[in-house]
Amino acid sequence: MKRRVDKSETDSPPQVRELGRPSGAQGEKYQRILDAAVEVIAERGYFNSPVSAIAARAGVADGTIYLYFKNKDDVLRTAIDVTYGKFHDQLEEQFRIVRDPKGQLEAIARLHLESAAVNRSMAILMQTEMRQSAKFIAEFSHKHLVRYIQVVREVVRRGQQEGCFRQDVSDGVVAHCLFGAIDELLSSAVFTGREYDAKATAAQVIDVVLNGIGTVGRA
Amino acid sequence: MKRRVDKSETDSPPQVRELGRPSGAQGEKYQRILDAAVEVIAERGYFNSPVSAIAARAGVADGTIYLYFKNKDDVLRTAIDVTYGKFHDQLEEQFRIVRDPKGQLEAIARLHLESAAVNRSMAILMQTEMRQSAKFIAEFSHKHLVRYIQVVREVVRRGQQEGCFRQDVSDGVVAHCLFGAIDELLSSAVFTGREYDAKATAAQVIDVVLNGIGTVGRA
DNA sequence: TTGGCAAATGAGTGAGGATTCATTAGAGTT
DNA sequence: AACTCTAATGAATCCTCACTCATTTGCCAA
Repeated sequence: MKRRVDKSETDSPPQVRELGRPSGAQGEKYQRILDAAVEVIAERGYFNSPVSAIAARAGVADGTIYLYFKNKDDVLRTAIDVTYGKFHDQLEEQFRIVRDPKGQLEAIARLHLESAAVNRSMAILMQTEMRQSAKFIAEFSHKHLVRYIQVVREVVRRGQQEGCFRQDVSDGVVAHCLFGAIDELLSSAVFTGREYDAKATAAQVIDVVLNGIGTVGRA
Repeated sequence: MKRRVDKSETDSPPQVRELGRPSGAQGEKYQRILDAAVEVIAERGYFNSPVSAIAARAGVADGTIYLYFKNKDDVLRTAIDVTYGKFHDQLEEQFRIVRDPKGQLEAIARLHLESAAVNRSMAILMQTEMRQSAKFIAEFSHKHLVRYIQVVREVVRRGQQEGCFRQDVSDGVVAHCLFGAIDELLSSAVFTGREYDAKATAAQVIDVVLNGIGTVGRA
């Protein structure tokens, strides 16, 4: 974001580091820094979170952060990457158990809402910082979003082929609608500090998307 | 965000200004600054947009901005307030013409998507900066969101009373789902730079929300 | 022409904060 | 005890701004 010297960006610094994470205490300090960063940034926002505040929260010196991460951006990026990684792993696991399209959509909704409930700071961060236009965030967060939508789309498409979903709606539109609905419900809960029951909320969203709210043409 | 002296925040500076916008050329410069700010911030993000860059884009001196606005925050706040104001005015106008709940939901969706199409920079700004956790943004942007959702809720509730919407779903959940769906569709269009037909897209979203995507229980 | 006033200017001030790096602390080893 | 290496420290460096204010510009009227 604000590198003084513009070394060729990718090369490893003359002195130490780069491939060499101080593997010391198998990265328990690394994790502490990540957690601290998520907390602090959730509270104050990325641009209002001095590295010194993150360091203080993690109980390490400012400089220590640079032993584990390339720079401030890198800390945030890593935290988000890890979270998304976990999410997709869990989803994959669910998909091995639940195989019908409707169930899978519900699994996505539930998991999404549950993940957020587990770590409030991370949820805040996802609903705020990730939307930032700062190029470095936009770039990779877009990548994650695309992947998420991709998964939903595939489920929808399969449902259409199997005949349990209407075929006269675009899978892309549906995917965005579903993601958007979940995401917005989550945002509103996060911002108002409201608690919610992930399972029940997921069921409601899925009900709306599957059955619609109209009364015409149904029993 | 970063006021040096902490004067009592609300008082008017000893010297000039405050109630006294240089009413000079009935604010054409005021408008230029707003437009420039929206453009620059859309491109680089609020925290990466020095006041000097906004001033340059507007073709005025840095100091001039402080003749028209209290501080940097104030510029962004004003731009967003104005935009939301226009949106609600237009919506109110639509509501005088379209009176059935379904039509009103569609009007909301269409207007939302159209407004964004009119001013790309503003759309970007709405989809990014407005989500920021920076307190000053969070505060008032939340206010606007709440109002929007409130409008949708009322329409839904009326539809439920009149019998054209199911009564066994929460109006709040529906409102968030609808808003979220539109918002996400918009985000994705904005970020990928895709063009879209506001009217057609609105119709699709409404179709999904009204009729659902399921095939069970319909003709 | 001269004053007076509003509007605009932009160099200067002072903070804040990311990143660096010379130094210190620890843990083994010999 | 003397050496060596790695991890950690945090003060110092060096920039980048937001915001101020002494000065200038432009206008209109006396």
